[in-house]
Amino acid sequence: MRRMTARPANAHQAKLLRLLRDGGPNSRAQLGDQIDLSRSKLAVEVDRLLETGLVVADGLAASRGGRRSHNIRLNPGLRFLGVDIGATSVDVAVTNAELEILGHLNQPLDVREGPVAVFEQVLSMAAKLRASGLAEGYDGAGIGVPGPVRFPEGVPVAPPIMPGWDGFPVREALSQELGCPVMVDNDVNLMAMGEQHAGVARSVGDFLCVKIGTGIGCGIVAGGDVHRGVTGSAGDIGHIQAVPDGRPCACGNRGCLEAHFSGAALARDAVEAAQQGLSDELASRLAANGTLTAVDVAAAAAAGDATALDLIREGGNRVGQVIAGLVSFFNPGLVVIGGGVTGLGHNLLAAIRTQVYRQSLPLATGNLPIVLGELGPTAGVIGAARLISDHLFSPA
Amino acid sequence: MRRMTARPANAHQAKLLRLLRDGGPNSRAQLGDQIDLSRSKLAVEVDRLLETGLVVADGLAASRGGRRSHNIRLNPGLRFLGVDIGATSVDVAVTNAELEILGHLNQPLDVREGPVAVFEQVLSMAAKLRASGLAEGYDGAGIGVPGPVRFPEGVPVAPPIMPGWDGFPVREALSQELGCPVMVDNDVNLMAMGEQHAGVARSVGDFLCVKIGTGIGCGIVAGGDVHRGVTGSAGDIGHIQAVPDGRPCACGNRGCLEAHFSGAALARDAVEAAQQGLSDELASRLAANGTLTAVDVAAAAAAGDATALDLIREGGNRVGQVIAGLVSFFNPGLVVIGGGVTGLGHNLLAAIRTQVYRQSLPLATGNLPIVLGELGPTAGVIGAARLISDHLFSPA
DNA sequence: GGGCTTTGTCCTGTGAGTGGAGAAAGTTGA
DNA sequence: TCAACTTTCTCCACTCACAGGACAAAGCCC
Repeated sequence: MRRMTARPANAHQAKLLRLLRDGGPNSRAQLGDQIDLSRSKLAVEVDRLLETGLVVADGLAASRGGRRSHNIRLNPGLRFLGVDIGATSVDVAVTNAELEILGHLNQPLDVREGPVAVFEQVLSMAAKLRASGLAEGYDGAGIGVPGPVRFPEGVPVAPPIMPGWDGFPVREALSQELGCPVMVDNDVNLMAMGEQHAGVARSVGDFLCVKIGTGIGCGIVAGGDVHRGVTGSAGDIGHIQAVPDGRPCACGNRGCLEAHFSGAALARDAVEAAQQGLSDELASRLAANGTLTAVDVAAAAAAGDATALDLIREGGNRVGQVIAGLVSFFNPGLVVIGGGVTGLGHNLLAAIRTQVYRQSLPLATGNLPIVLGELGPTAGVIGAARLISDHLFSPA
Repeated sequence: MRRMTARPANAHQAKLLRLLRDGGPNSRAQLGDQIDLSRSKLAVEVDRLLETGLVVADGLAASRGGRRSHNIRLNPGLRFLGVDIGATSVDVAVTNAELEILGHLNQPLDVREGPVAVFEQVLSMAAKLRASGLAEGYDGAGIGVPGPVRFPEGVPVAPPIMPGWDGFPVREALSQELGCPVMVDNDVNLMAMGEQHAGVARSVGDFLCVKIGTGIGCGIVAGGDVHRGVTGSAGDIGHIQAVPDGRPCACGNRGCLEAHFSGAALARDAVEAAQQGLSDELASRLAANGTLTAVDVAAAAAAGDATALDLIREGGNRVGQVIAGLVSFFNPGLVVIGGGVTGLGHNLLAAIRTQVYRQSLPLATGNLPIVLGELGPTAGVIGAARLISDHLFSPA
């Protein structure tokens, strides 16, 4: 199948494509209700989109009391590739143009092996999805990487946990390999876009999305748009000082949030606690697996282990304290907590909420929901698909 | 003189008005270079603006090697009122449509006396400026208040230091009294807009403007626009925790930034130091005036007083620590320090810089200027004039 | 089958906008 | 002093975007 080459010719067409993406199939009349155009002009633009093949008319909808309408929908053959590269694993998914996930793969990975090795793996996963009949090719791809990105060029810059990626032309290289347009962004920003598109942040214009995984980051959405900062490092809250003269951090400072709470820090603290004999539960798990992760702590807490609960609660307090400051500063309408440690669930959430509601101003917290992300591990890939579709569904 | 009633009829006219505001008088040809319109269409829109009286053609400019051009400029009779209400004083200024200050008054004031008393004073100051021949009337007014504002309605909400103002319809009331359109915003946001329009932040799209006066606030500009947050309290950083279990704060928590450093906190600490005999310089000033302010501390530091220097340095460290976190989070292209304590000057700035450059990520600080505001006490009133002109110079 | 509703198309009028021709008004150099 | 050139501004004809009404098509309900 020849892949999508057409792009919307003007802002109206772009808006129509986004309406069809976000609202699914629609009749011309329904589209007319959502766009500020006369029926005649709308019909002209829809016809032009039909000519390009970006949208198709398939069949008639049920009558709503009068003449039946034609169903207008995005070309069902369009395929987007969403890639979410984490520090220790990668998610690759295929979506249709409505950003529904048709197939999803997850594999372990060490991002420090560098871009060449990682993309070899990603491309083979993309090929596997294609081979399984889900796609004949890709019309666009969104890529999330765990570090700052110079967004217009799609190039990682000075990423702390993946030094070998500095300056690697991800966008250009993948665009060549995949033969389709590619956009690259920070993984946390993509998670925020995912929750905004299909998760808890639907219809919220200003919100924060805190991702707690191996590290900690924060997606910032202001006025409906992701705020990336002047060098693409906005939301990098892992190295905000949480504890004066606290634990030493890999960055060279002391007391960074990430040094006190993150997937990695939690695992480290759990091992320490087990070795010090503070928790039989954790100790037996350590003995069984040789190591501990956030999942073990969550399980121990669920089993009523007091030490595990304390670790979660203290971590939540640290994160909550930092988030409280960000809430005062940014005054968001919603705070979403996501990432690998969401398995810690409501114990973590409760600690965060306590800190934020106690420390931030009442005006900022009065009507502020603090919730867990809805999409879990699919937030990133949906956000990635959304990123490339936003790009392709805008005037050329 | 009849005041301005016309508004730009479309986006082109609005853009032309802003070009003339920001760039001063221009010929049609020069305007054509800055706007994406054909010469013929441009001429039509300029003619329409001339008909409305918003702009005038006065005389011919010098030749640039060919036919001399007509000077097109904003109506020189237009007058904006800029009002910056602080906790303890108020600034009122008159500007022309190019936002140049034609006259400026400053008077002491206690904002806690409530809106009625304050506006009586403001209106009499506006009348005084009018009586001195600077204005025959006002075409619009911008008002800054030291607290959160529900921006669309122009109403203060739950302002901590001016409880009597909660819900007072500032915009509506002043619009009635002055007989012209009025816009209301937080004073810190206006300071940011002032520095953006005519100060150090010209041509910077993402920056933070930290105002340290009686309290501490932060104007946030993202993508060229002020970020106000969902309840208008964005930038309220005075109650971010700077010192765990630190000094008690009026808000009920402990260790808030404002409790450790602000104009008020600095004066309090200086009095304490003087009374404890730590500084002869401060003690003698206390004896002379019965009280101390930031100005005294600045003077003592300039005279080489070690205690005063320590107070400034320690305060700078506190603010710097908080700003460091905000820089990591927001990744701005510039940080502006302003407000009453700018008299503390480079001692303060040095302490702030040290903290930010030490604690924030290199990628975020690599090319980050941290500078004092350029406009001093006029930033607020210029920002206020800019606020109302942005409103009036947009399509009706 | 008649009246009503909904959907979609066709057609015409209006106004936005472009681009070129050319007039107006100046400078420069022989 | 005049010709050649430059810059500014106006005028005009043509194109295209768009609205809005008339109307045809296709359904419903009674």
